[in-house]
Amino acid sequence: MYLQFRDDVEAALVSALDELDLPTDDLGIEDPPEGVDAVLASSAAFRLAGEVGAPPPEVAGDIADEIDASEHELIDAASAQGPYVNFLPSDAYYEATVEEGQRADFGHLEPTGEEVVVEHTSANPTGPVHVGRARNPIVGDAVARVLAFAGHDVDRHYYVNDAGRQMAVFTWAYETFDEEDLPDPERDKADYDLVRYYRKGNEFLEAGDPDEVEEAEAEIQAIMQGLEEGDEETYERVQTVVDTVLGGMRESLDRLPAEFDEFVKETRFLRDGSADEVVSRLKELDEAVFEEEAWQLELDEFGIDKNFVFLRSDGTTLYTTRDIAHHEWKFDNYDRAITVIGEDHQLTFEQLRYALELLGHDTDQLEQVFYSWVNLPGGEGMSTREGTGIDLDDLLDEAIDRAREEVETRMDDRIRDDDLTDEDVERIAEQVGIGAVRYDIVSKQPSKAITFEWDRALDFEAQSAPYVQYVHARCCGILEEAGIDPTTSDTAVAGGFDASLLETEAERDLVEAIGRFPAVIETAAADLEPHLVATYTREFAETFNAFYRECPVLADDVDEDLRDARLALVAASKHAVGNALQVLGVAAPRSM
RNA sequence: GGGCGUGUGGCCUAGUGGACAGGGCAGGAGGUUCCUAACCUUCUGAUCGCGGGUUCGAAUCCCGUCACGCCCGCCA
Repeated sequence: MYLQFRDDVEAALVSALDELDLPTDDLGIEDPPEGVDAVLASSAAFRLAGEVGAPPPEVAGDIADEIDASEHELIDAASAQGPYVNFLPSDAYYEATVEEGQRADFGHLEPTGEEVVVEHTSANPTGPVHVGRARNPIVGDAVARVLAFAGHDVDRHYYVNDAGRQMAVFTWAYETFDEEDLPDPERDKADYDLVRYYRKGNEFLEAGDPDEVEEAEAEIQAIMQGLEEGDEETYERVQTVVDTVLGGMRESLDRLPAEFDEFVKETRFLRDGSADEVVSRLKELDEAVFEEEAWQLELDEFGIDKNFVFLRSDGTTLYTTRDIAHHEWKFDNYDRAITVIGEDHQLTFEQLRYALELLGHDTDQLEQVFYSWVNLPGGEGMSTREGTGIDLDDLLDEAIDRAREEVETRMDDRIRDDDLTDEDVERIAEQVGIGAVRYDIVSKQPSKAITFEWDRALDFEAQSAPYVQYVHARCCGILEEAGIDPTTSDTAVAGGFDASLLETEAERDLVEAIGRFPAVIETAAADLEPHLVATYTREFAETFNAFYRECPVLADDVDEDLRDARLALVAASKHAVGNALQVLGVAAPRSM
């Protein structure tokens, strides 16, 4: 209803400004600060003051006077407060917002029909997913979810780098070394098992006997050539390693959960000839040069001094060359292509973008979300090859263990009288533990660097997942107590409710917070910023807790009609906070 | 050296032109016979890295400068 209210405010402002013979290109509609009794405000008077020749407060007064609130169902009044014009919502607005919030799919926007592919994670299948990379599936999954909520048709892709030198090294190492020469795996899991060969192989290439290294390099080179030429046997050898390692990695990612509609393999674009075809088209470009035996693209017209090599002197393609073919395929099948990718790939992505542009594509449909690396305290990085860093599995295990301890401690001094079964404890530990990890990562702007610290990542107090999850559990608890099953989509209060009874400030604030949710989805999706949803959940939780403190729902001295209105408000709150958590990929527990 | 990004109380963080810079952690003081205290109330604590500029108005835009991170490979 907030979105409709905004439309009303816009229409009211436009007609008022028209009436006053003032320009309508800058309405200055914004959210008023906390404590101001309005849902929207306009700061247009600041800019119009010069034109009118009167101070802003006077202009604001004129605009407010010109607005007839009765023409707009959702607006109760427009009043000047200093230089601002504040818009107060009508009873119909509160009524409609609570009504809207009764729907289980509250917050979903109208279908747009736009087909969007979100590529994320795409970590090379070299070994266990570590925390340095964990930002990618968590942010990527949230980006995909918020776009889906905003009405787009979203596919999630994991691009599998199965054609590069790394996989050739891995395949060679896997076939060369004996298991008995390797350390025990850290976990009984395919990715932990095979990464030992990869590490051993890299160690050997760096410090091994020069003659033997040369021999190995020849074998690695042969594997790369075989892949490039589409040799079936080489392909099968590499795929054995790729699929095995990837299988292990997927198990870890599923725990978050980060799920994918498709795993798109790089070799696909070698095997179907599209990478070759890209190469021949690139060669035809005016910007293409053949220097030092390799084909390159000059990109100085785009401000990039460095030439982009797209074909090696040995005739094999490079990662970015294959990625061009990959993106042409995306453009054929989707309206927009979004990639969530580490900031270290920024230059590569520029090259990709400009190469696609030179090939005649509209690169406006290409968008990226870059994220900074997660470092260890002391500035140390995380590396699969060197085996430094924290594995995602270890982080999640630790998170669940700490959450379980927390649940057990709290059970001892609970005032509630229900009993949690062992299954409940385990469920809560998983929901809270994993939720805390996801929330900690998704709530921060991706561009900011993160230093990983156990205690900070696994803090279960305010401004964390459990703080928000607890609000959801409180809503469910109240509904359940009132005989409404919170797990069904139909939480509507039997016999209806009268929203006009919700008169206190705490109730009004809560209705307004509920109303904002669809607008938060709209902005977060448009800007590809899921952390806005996390900020919203935190603010929402604070607002709900104020309501919870001041407005009893089920107490004996609460009038029946008021009780029903408050129950409807709780149901709407449950949907707002529950669906917001869903967008973040954080579980919404019904009790904790 | 060049390019990109980041810099907000002791620590973490929101806020990219508009109403007193909003939270959390840590620290001080309180609150539970009442729908779950993973909660709430309250106090302490900020020259928004620094210096200029644009503007009626700047954490936000521009210029300069410093610090940190990432990139500058016929790796991915």
